[in-house]
Amino acid sequence: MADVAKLAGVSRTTVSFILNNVPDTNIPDATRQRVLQIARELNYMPNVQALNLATGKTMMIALVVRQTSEQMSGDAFAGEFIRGVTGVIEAENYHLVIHAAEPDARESTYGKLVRTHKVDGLLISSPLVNDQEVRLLYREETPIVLHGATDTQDIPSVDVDNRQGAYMAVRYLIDLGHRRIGHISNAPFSYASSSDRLDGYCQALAEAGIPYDESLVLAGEFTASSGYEPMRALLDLPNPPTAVFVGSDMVALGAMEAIRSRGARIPEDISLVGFDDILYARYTMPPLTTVRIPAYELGRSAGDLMLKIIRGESLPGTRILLPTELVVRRSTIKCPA
Amino acid sequence: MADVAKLAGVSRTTVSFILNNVPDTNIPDATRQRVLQIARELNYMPNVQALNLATGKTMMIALVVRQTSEQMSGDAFAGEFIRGVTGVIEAENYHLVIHAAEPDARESTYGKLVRTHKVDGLLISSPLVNDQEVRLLYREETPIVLHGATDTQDIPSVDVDNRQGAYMAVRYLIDLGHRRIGHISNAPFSYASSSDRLDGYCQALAEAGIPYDESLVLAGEFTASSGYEPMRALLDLPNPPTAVFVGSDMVALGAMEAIRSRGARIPEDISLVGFDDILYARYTMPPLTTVRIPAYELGRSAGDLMLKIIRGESLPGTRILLPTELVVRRSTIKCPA
DNA sequence: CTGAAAGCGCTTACAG
DNA sequence: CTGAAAGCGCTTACAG
Repeated sequence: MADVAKLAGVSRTTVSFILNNVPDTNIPDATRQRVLQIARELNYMPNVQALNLATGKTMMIALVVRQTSEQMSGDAFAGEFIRGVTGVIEAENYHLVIHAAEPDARESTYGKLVRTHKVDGLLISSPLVNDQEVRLLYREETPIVLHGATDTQDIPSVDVDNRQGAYMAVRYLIDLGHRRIGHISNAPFSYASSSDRLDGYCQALAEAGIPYDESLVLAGEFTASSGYEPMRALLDLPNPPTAVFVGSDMVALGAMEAIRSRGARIPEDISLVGFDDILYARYTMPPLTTVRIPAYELGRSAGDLMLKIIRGESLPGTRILLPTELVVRRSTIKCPA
Repeated sequence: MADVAKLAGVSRTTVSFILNNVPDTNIPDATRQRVLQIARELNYMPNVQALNLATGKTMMIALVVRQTSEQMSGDAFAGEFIRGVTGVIEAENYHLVIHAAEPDARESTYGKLVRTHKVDGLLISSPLVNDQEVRLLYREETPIVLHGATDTQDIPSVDVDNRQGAYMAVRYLIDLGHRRIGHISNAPFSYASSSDRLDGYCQALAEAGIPYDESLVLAGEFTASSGYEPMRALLDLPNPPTAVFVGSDMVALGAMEAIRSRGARIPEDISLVGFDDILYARYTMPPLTTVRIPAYELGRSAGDLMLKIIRGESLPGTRILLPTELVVRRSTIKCPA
């Protein structure tokens, strides 16, 4: 920058003003053009670090992900989500740094990222329900956006509307004439996503006047294999369901295996709806009817919200809930009975 | 830091020395302990930006990924790879920033990242074969690690051993007694990964004294649907193959559909081997025999190499080729004839 | 309209 | 053994 100033015969102040397009500064167009020209000739590139030191910003946003590949896997969710985030923030010259949180660290490691001035804000994916560190950071006015559940507090967050998605799925099954509808969750019910989906299930049943039967609802646990036993249990019931809503496509994979292992057919003997619309859902046999999560849009919303918070435009307590979409494929059919 | 110095009654220089554990500086233990103690009490956190400005480093490494979700999708590859990279570099206090390269940008955008002092090095995933920008940056001594193919130049890179993986797969088929073995590639043969896998296929055939039959090899193009037509074509041959090596699990998904559409059975009528071992490979019907890519280890290697380059420990032209692993499942069987 | 100067928070020869 | 001082490359009141 000093070089540019010297060659143009002006001060660094002036160069800075021109290059940054500082408003309220009537610099004659001649000067402006000359400086711009010289900067171009010299192929001047600002040293962002110096800029950051001076302004106190880092133009970096961290995405904190849980280490478990369990969660990241399966769907292309992580990739899509990241694309959504970067798409939004890079347009404003922010960058995304990925930070893998140690799942069993005694001390959360991402607080350091912001206290140490490495990043301006934290995008936290599926935070632990009781994360003290997050609350503390939030109270210290760190820009934070949570992806996923939160308890009562007013930390800004984005999530998919789990309840609505589940409701839609079960409602669809009911419209097909099913009355005996089972549910296998995506995760233990202590997870908010899991209990929200259960709520949606219950709501749809209630609306249709179908009594809730607790022997019909069982918990899955993320993986395909975790769907196997619950489905067998459902099939072994004296009065088995004619349809099952599974809270996760991965878990549904295991459920499908269980159904085949009993020699039952999908959808003739049992209709199945999943959740997530993972990439493979359209390639299962039969292709799986499921609830699509808008991963890319979720990423965009998260990035957007973060930018707003940093600019001070966001109201506390903002929670963005994105709708899901029912994707009907071949694993569901009218209730035979 | 000034606060710490003042409270401890020493200069900032001394504090800096102690906190950074600078060698060759005999500071009495008493002073050292006192400063450390005070820093702890004050909960002192260094401003990394200032540090970086002073040292000229950013402690950031960019992972440049192509925008196409095509590539990122399907497997959990991206996620695992990222975990591998962060695992290695975060241990050395580096961080990973994800940068989505515009696929159709007239000007590559990642050069700016390093010229502008946002990152210290570039990890470029599946670079374009003829990327001038990469060469230029390399010549400017930018630390670069390529993931994937390179042409002749000596830019450091990591990749999976595609040729060896394909060789292994086809060799396995041959050992099962198959002589008429088809091949559907993962991508057009202009892609290095694709032509390398073809090489492996040819090598295995040659070793077994099986003549190369070009009517038996066809190109896929990343997606499942791109595997459908080629497989139909193979099945329609007057003398169809008894086994097919598909260069991608995704493409194999489409091939499986084609086989079913013809009423043929896997593996009884036709054995199938895929490549990648995507998450879903174990859930296809039947579960797919395939070649596993060590995504996590690939990430670690890439991170490792980057660190070495930055430290000046790496020799130019380093290329790390990681071996694959054959995962035998149920889509392959002894040649019936 | 434009420049001199202080400041951002650190590191690191250099001198004592 | 330790400190004063210059420097990293920018921004931004402030003054003229």
